[in-house]
Amino acid sequence: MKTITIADVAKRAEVSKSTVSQYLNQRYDYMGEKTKKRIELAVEELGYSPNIIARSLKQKSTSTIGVIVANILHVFSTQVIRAIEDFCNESNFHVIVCNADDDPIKEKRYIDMLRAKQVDGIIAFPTGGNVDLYKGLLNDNYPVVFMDRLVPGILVDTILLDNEKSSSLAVEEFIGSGYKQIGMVTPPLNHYVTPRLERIDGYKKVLQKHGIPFQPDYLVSVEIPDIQMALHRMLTLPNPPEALLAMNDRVLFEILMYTKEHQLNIPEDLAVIGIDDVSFAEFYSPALTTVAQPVFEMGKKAAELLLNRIGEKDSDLNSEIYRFEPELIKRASC
Amino acid sequence: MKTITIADVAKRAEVSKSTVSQYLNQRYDYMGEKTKKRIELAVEELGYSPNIIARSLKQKSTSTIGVIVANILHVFSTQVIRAIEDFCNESNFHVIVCNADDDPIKEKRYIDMLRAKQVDGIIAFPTGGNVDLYKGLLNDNYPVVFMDRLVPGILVDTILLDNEKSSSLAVEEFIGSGYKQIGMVTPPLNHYVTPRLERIDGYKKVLQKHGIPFQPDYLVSVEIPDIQMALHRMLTLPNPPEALLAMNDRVLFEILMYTKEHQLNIPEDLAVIGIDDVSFAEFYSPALTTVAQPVFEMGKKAAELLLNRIGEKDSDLNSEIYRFEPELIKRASC
DNA sequence: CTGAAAGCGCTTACAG
DNA sequence: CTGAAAGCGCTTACAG
Repeated sequence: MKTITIADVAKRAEVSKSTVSQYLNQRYDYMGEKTKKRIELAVEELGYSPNIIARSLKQKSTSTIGVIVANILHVFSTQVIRAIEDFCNESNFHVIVCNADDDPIKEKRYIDMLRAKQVDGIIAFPTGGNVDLYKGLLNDNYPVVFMDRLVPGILVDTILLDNEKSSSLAVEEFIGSGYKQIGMVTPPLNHYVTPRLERIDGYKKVLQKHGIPFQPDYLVSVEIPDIQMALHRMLTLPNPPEALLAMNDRVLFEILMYTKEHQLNIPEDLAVIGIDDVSFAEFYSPALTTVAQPVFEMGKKAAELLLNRIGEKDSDLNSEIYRFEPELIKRASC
Repeated sequence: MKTITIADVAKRAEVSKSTVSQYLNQRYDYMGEKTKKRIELAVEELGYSPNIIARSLKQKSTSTIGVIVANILHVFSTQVIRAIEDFCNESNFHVIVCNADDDPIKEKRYIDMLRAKQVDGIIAFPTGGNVDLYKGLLNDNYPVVFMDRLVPGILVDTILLDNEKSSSLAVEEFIGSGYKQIGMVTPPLNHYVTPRLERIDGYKKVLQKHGIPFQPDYLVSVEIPDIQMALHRMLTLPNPPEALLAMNDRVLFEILMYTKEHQLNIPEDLAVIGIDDVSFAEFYSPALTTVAQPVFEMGKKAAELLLNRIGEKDSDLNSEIYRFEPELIKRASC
């Protein structure tokens, strides 16, 4: 099928291409009523639909943004993406999602591809690598917002949970229920990853505040596949923890897997709180106490900030860190 | 910052734009070694990166596909998207995800936008509306593949679960465990939605095969928010079902919510099987018997079919329906 | 109120 | 082996 262009419409409506273009962009200021009608008709008859690629080339903007998530397997990422998409669609923006798998090499590849595709901006869950690349983008005044993680040395709008508070809430809850031997399990700390570090900080601080000494044995930070073994080691300690804080949903899965397999009763044998309000928290037995992140607001805010920046390229807004409040949802696992 | 183009590279390397273009597209056939080196150097020094939009305009292909899911809240959709993205990335394709929310109006809007953006093809979970639109696309020989749902009257490559088998497996399992009063709960049947219809068919057929009369009261098909009420009505029947098949993960959530709230023991008071192997099936108490779909293979196949079609635009491959085998994962809820 | 012309950054016959 | 020129489908000053 022959693709029909603005020229075809122009010919049919017996006007110039410029006029058709004006019409399509609703710049009716000085357009005669009958010209308008004629174009409208021609568009209709020919079934014309504009080629956005061509427009993008000329206008140097694509109404598309890229989102690079660190790990798409987390519910958090999925929900944030959803929120971003919802917001963007309202503004007629499209989003291209890339999964960096926490790998700086992949992250770089995606950034390059996205830029080559001329996306108007990027929301990234930065891996922590590619510092110079990001600095370059910022130098070029290219719109970027970070999600969930800080990168030391890079100043850019960043959406963050109040991570310290999220673990504080959990640990306070444990302590309030009379637990003193409180463990925490997280993914590894190989490179700087904000939530992990901050949540561990929150955990330690609350212990300290209550005069409970921090027990290195009670903190497990290993790759997901190694969690079972690490849990076993920890829970067969002479004096094992009685309560466990799961750093995120993936970790919580592993803990629940373990308690099930070893027939530990929650909370009698082991109290559990998870950060991330997993889908089954409510109807699990026992219902799981969790710390919820305001995921949708966070995603929405990220999109909003990015689209704002895209809107007003010139003005040098300064970058901020936006902290969102976690909320403890008290159920029955503690 | 000034964007640097092929012209800048050409000037710097003291060759023509054409030659640079050849170089960039690895058409080295007749290129002198030193020309090559010079260009390479210039690209390096200027930090040149090609503008894919410009290339797309000329080449009339964007290396981007669109995916329109019916409802992004289902795990199935999320995982299919993931599989599609993985496959596409290997072929250097990008994907734009759109959520039609099961609304034909939104679906149409997205199709139009995607086409305007010149995506090379579309994978859709069709809502069932927009029949003429899809027919038009096919007439234009535009690459489309359907996922999860058939649309009557539209012949296009379609990826489907063997839905009848998925419910058959479940019902056979119930019957094998001695249950006779077997109910099923699904989302509403307002418009033609393949999985719902076929899974109900499978359910009915197996009942029949075993001489168990189909009880309309035992089949609930209502909107998700209404499921609690409908369940209550069904389970307080004088002679309620003793086993329940959940049509998908969202429905399963509701059933588990209900059993929890009303303190029904699974499987003693109510046996349950869910289609979709939910993340918590293994460590739920009791572990949930589910019917798993080969989600990743299905997503991968969809992407593969679409990219194939995009590759060989001319040839009129004929369209097929690809059925994938569900698998019963026997655990403890039945 | 409308049109002719240049240009966005590439690619691709074609000529030499 | 390389370059000049046309063109992809739009938009946008500018002129009238």
